[in-house]
Amino acid sequence: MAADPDARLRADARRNRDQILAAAREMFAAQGPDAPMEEIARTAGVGVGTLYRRFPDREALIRAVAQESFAQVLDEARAATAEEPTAWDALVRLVGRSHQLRVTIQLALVSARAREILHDDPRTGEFREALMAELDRTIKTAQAAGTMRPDVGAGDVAIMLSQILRQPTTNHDLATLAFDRTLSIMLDGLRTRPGESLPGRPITAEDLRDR
Amino acid sequence: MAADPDARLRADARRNRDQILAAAREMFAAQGPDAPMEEIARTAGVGVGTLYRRFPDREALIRAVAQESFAQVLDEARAATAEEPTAWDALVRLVGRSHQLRVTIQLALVSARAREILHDDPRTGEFREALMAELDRTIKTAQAAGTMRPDVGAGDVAIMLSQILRQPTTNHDLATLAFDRTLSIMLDGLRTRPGESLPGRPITAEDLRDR
Amino acid sequence: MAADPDARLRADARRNRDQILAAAREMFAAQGPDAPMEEIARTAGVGVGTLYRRFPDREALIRAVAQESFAQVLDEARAATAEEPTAWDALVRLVGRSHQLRVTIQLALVSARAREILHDDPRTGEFREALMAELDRTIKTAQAAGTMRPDVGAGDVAIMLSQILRQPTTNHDLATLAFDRTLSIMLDGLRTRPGESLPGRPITAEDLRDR
Amino acid sequence: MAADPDARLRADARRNRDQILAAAREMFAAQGPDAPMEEIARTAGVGVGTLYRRFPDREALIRAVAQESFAQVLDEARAATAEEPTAWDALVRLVGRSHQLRVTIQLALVSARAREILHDDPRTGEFREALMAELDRTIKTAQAAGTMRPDVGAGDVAIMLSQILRQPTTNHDLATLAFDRTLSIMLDGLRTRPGESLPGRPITAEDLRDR
DNA sequence: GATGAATGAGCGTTCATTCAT
DNA sequence: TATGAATGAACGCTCATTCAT
Repeated sequence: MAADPDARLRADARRNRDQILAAAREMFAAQGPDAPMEEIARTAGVGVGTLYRRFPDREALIRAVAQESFAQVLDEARAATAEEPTAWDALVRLVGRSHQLRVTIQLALVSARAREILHDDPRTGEFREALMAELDRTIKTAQAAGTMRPDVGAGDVAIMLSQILRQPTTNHDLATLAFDRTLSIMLDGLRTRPGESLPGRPITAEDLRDR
Repeated sequence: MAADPDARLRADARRNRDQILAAAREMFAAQGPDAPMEEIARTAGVGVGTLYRRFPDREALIRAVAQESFAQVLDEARAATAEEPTAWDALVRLVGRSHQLRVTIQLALVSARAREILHDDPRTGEFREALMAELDRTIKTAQAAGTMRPDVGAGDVAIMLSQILRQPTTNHDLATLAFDRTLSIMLDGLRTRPGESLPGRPITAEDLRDR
Repeated sequence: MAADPDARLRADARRNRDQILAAAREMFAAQGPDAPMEEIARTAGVGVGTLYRRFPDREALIRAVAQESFAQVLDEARAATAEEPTAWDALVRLVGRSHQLRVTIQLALVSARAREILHDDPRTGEFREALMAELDRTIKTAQAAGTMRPDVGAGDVAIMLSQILRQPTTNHDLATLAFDRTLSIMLDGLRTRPGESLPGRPITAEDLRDR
Repeated sequence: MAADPDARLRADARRNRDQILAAAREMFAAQGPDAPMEEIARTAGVGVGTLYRRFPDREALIRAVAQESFAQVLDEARAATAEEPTAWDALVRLVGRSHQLRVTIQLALVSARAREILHDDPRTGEFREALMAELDRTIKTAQAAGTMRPDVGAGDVAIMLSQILRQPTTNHDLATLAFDRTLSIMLDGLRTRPGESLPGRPITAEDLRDR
């Protein structure tokens, strides 16, 4: 349980670390993973040196932000599965609530640089695996219950989500509205329905593993 | 009064300009709109000086690339409307063929910086208006024909498209498959269908004007 | 003969390049190979950017300075061999005239960092090889003539020289005097003489190759 | 009036101080006098704060290390004089045994920065004076006995030694061999011998005082 | 008194833009 | 007119030193 190497920091150092992570999350979301380190530090209310003491370079900071984010999404997903009556409801809830996690998922998926960095990070990898496994279970359950079309895989859903979740963050009201509507359209597209089936084959969790 | 400020260039200058635009389009697509000017010039086979003679700064270059792209998409859209039997078919074709225009659309939508720059550019604005008008017509026709659900607007569709069109460019086979499937799912979501209607109100072309 | 990649520079660029090399030689001699790049540029009368355009990083600059230095010493050595009546005279002349090359040899031998960098540079390696071959010939000739003690190798002499040549550069008059005298004492130690022979075995040119 | 400002430290503080000095000696020898303070502290097994409590800045630390070193060399020199049968033997022994003191002497002589710092330090100055006096005595005795050439002064010998003692520390076997041989050649050069005398005039202890 | 966290100045390097050739 | 050389501002990162715990 003591996997976190920073578990035993002095109280003030701990606070600084958290502020840095929060600032980085915001700035990465707003400007992408190349946001100036100095500005991140300033936003966090610390000097650059402090930032670098906690995170030896930009990559380490990106990894830390990503891990935190993935962990949160995983928690959300598990809570949804546990608390919702049907798998479809769990999916809808996860997807709807992820709203607040949009910024963090952006980071993990939008930038080529960030993806490269995270690709080789085992901790991020574990979270991703667990998250995909959870999603896979939910989808299969919904398909078995006949509420979700049978010709989609966890990979399809993950890719669609990752795309919706990266809406630009300007004009907040409109963005929120668009998000909710796009989501509903997608969910409608995922429901069991008559008609032609999708081109190709389902994209699975495995397909995404070596992206 | 000449609409195109570069209409009367010497032949070799014209060629340079085109090569620069082509190079910029490729590099923007590959690396985003911050790609080094020097590298763009080198790819175009000219010196930086020549690049700056044609496009006084990066913003001007971004605007020029975007205008060209928008014009192409507009052409595509009009051709689809003219040649396809139904509005739904026109939409499907536009959306499917845009495949080749993905990279250029990426530029216009993906980067916060590029969007800001384009926001104030009247020529890009005109293209955008025309394109949205075309899309609006198509959608309304399809809705009148009963093939598209009535509770979506041109803004909804534009936003959804802009999201699908920015898939990460790695792992090309998987990306293509994912693109085709996501597109199909979305189109299925857009078809006329029984069930609850979407949250909020339709997003229109006007809504996007001041994004 | 056109091995130099910078042979065809514009006149002003050529001049800048030479000024940068000269400035670097001086500053490396005075402060070691970690001298601030900015200060080197300022001394050369150019901006940092210009320095970096010519020499993509510090290592490249160090290599360039070293190559130039080694080439000069090699020229000196060959001229001495060609023009002096005996091998001993050639050695004395080389060693005495090297006075002006002291600073440059310092760079090549004094700093651990510089040596590492130069170790893998093939051009520097060639110069070193040629220089050691020349020295080896001179020494063997002098030994055959009976003027130099037979139990020393080119490596011994090179090491001794490299040590004398790195005198600190403060207090110039005294340094010059000390240099001349130390040199004479060393040469006296190298002359054929009765008495015990040296410990160990002669250090050869080969011994130094993989230092 | 207490000569040693740290004479009355608590036992543990004393131990800390000694460990810091030892660590600094090693790191200065290995990396030069710019070795990171933090690393020195870590090697010494203390926090940086402790290091700075004992030595208010880097200069103070350099001075302390140098004083310790000089004191040791002085002890060596006096022991050699006292225990060896002739002055020449004492010189040979001092020079040969200094082997172990090489690293510390390096510090005092090799870096421009360190020399500057030590130049104005009275305590280091005293040690240097005493050492030079000892060397001067030894040399004059040997010259009076006819074993050392009469045209060299203590300054000549000190300079020569300081040069040999700064061999690069890589490739240890070869370095040791080279050291022993260079030393022997130099000593041979210092012996009484027929032939031309040295250029200029002897360099004395006084000459070095204001280097 | 000891610790190690925080600060910020400083250097290396890149790249947009200007300008001499 | 085309070129590519020169400039310098900006950002990443390191490390000496100070200071809260």
